[in-house]
Amino acid sequence: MEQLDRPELKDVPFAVGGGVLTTCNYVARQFGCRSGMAGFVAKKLCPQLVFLPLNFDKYNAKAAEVREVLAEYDARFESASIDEAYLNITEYCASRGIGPEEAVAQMRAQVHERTNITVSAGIAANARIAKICSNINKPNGQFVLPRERDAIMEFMRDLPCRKVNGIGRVLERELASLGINTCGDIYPQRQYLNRLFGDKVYEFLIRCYLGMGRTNVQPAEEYERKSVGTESTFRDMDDAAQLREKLRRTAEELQKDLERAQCKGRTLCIKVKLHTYEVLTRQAVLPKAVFLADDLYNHALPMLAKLEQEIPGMKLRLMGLRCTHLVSTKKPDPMAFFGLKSRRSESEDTSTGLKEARHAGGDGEWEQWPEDMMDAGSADNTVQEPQTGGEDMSGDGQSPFRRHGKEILPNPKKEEPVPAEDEDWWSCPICSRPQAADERQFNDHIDLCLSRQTILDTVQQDAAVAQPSPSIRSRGTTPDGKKAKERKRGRSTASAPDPRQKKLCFG
DNA sequence: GCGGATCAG
DNA sequence: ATGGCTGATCCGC
Repeated sequence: MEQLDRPELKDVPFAVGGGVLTTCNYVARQFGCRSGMAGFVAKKLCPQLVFLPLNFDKYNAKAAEVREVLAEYDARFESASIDEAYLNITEYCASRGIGPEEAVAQMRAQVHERTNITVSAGIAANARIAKICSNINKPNGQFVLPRERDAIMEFMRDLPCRKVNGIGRVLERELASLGINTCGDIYPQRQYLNRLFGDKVYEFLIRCYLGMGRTNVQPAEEYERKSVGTESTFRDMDDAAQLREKLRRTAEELQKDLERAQCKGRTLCIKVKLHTYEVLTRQAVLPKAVFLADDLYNHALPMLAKLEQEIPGMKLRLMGLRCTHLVSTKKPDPMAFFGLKSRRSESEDTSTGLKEARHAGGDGEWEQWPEDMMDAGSADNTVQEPQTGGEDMSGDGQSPFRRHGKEILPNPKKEEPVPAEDEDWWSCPICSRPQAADERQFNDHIDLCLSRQTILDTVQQDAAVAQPSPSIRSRGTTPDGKKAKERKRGRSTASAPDPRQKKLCFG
């Protein structure tokens, strides 16, 4: 949010940055503003805060200006969002005989000069680390991570996991419970990771440890859209007729969105959020691809009705509809026919060879596993895998370790320190409980308090006092009465709240 | 596939 | 005075 310091641009929440890359390519990334704080929290912390109205037309116009400049450095740059982009500036640098640092400095100066927007940038060997680097010297700065492997691994070693795109609040905590706080901590603990998190996450984490990431950059338009949906929140609603009216409105919205996206959907998904904040989805495969509100409504209604049946007295605070398995209704591009521009356009069929084309380009060395990592412990322990102690955990997928298994994992995370009497303390804006007067700890605590589970617990506690919700109870257990917990991320449902969160916020 | 859940922006 | 909305992906079943 670099611009917020600039009075003349106060209402333009826009910032960009560039990033780059190494080996023989350079990936650049532009990034943006994010306070990461909910408005109502900010207001509590800072009562004199003034909220300005949003103006997305303005932001989009400004973004277009910035992108014009970016295009001069990489015509095929990739917009990641309104205020974020990746550029491969390899060629730009090569053709001018300059280094990425200079090119990006130039680019940022140009953006500033021509749009009056300051931007920050990260310059690195691949998109993943370029993004991380773009956050280092903001606002209005850039950071270069040398492309040498040693430099990259050294950088990753001390990098907090949370800084990596894809490691969010939940995975961060789960890793922390294994003593993994930085990317460097991943490798020595790798023996647990596969069975706890599965193959995909395991490989992802190892790649994080190694500082590997994609080096391919391409216009966002070339990515195939996979779903179109709309949802809205409203005051608690349980009236059947009103719910149908809401469904109708939602269907009408979705029709508009589908028209804008020029596609129809072969699968329709309804999403509801109960007054308890519990989210449910149901989907149906349609006999044919549809986009008309009437069709959407008619196919969604039975799903809504079934939900009402499943959950007596269902009270909603959100409803949404989403189409997947999209079928494009775009007119074939005549230019494409002549092979001129190869615009993305398909008449009826969805599958094209784009995926392959996408991965054809850019295979810098930081996309490939170094040889000495090729045997870094997968499901089976290999010769190379040092047994750093502990019991042998080899076994089938039914091991209690298979999925997180919170109940058997020690949690070395320190307790929230109770502030000493003579110490200053801050009051949490959400739970109002006293917190240590330490910025980092305070922020951590707020994160925790804002977690969905905590909200859920609180609302349900309140709801339970007022009127027990039979709906939740009935789904808290499986038909045979066994626990229905231990779902994917060890995330608990209504029946199994996270004790840590409860304790910290509302205990 | 389905439904739940996490993650990013 | 909103943690809402959109889209992608992953996992277990």
